[in-house]
Amino acid sequence: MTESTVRVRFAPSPTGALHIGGARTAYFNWLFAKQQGGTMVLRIDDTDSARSTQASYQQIIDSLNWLGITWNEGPVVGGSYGPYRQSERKAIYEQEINRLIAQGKVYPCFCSVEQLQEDRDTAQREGRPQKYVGRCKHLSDDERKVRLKNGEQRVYRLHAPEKENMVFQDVLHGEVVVSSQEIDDFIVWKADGTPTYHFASCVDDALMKISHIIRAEEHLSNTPRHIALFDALGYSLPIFAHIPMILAPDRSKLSKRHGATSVEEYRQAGILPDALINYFLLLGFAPQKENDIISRQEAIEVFDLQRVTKHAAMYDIKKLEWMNAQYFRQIPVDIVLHNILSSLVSRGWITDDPSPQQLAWLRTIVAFVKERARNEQELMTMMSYYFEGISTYDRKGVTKYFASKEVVQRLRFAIEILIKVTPFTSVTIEEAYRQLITELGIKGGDLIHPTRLAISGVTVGPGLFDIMALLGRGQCIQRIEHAISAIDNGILFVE
RNA sequence: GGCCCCAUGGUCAAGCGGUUAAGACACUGCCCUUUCACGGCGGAAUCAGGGGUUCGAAUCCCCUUGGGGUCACCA
Repeated sequence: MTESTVRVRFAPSPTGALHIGGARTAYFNWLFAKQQGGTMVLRIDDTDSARSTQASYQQIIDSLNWLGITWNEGPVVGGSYGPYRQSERKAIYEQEINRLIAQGKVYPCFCSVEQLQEDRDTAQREGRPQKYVGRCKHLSDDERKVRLKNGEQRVYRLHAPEKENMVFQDVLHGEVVVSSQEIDDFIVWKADGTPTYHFASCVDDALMKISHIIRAEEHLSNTPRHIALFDALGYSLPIFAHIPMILAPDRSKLSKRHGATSVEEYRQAGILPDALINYFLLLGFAPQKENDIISRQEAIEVFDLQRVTKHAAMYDIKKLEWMNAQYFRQIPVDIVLHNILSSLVSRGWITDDPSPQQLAWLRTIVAFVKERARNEQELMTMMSYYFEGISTYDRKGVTKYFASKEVVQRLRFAIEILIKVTPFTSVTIEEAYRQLITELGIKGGDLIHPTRLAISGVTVGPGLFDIMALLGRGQCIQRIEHAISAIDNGILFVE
């Protein structure tokens, strides 16, 4: 088997949290690399020193780790094409730009930012394309020398290609044709002596021997520029694959106002990495499988870059939540218990050195409640009444189950039998309840629902008799008594 | 505004010239159950519009419309 030459990269800018769009791009790159036996490179595109932060860098690394998206070369792990942070590659860019200067492929431009802005405004007004007007393109060598010597602020622009059309292939979009008219002499080197994104990106992709550039579609329009750069630099072209973007539910570009957009936020909301990864796969790709639940390993096998959809997708939080529930339920009880232990302590629900009996009791609660929860947060909420008394009752439940005149009397009967049930187990409690129900000549629900509401405050949850056994005789009676007085006094809600 | 990309139910999507137009989430009806969740069985719901090409178009071509991207000394 020959060694694969597939090399892909994910190149985030550390200017914020890792976005779900970026995370999916990273995942698709990773999938492709794994499947092809290729190399995944992580590169940090931090040429913008003003906006890049160390905190963001760290968060991106953390998010990627959490998602299980690994890289063969990059920060932390190193590699033979490093360094992998653009801020550490300045010498390389300088060497490359000097080469281009020497070859006359770029030229200095002395136009001021204000001047350029004015040019653009004018073009906009007159309905012309917003391209560089070329003021500095044809300066004489002498003039350039003088102005350079005088230390005038300057950037460097690329002499854009003059051929008719630029044609390139995209794995998803096929042939894309752009008129060279559209590409102006864009800036590749900034006045502050640093490369622009386009320049650094192309230089790195070439030097890092990237074979496939799999990136978001927002870069499709930039690709002709990049090709011009690859050409000017004398490097061969990688293969391009522009994957669709992820849109907010209102079809606009995802932003903070749409709620959770970063991986970190989903993490905090209790979304499992496997669920998020699985959801990403489905957003833009249809595994031809029976089920939508696809493990990473399966994903690697079925993924096909060419079959990724071409249109943007809106993310659907509902499906993600459903997906999360699928994964959450598969986690063994003991693991879940272990995971929430510290939260239980910090809420004051248990002490930090629970006894074996208490642990066993907790385990049973988790086992029952877990079946109904979609994530840890929900689980915690649904467990609360095992640890805290009931002060407020579900509103709909009250009108439904506490309204009838007989309720109080029935609950009193219930207390009477609960006093006598021995031992106090799910089975014996149910027997006693059933007997009472028969004696009263009512339907099971007529007693069961009010009891549930009285002891848990809510109308949903595990089997009532299981809850009661777990809670213990004392708590059950106390809570029912409390409910009776609450009904009598009409104090059922605490705002 | 110029240019580029895209267009199947509410959402994700299968389909690649002939299908009763899959499936999943969501919604909804029934069943199971003390409730909820799970599960099972049903239901409603889609080819943006208009022209071609063809014996035959969701599928191919053109136009329109709509959405997105890009045109920065941001990435």
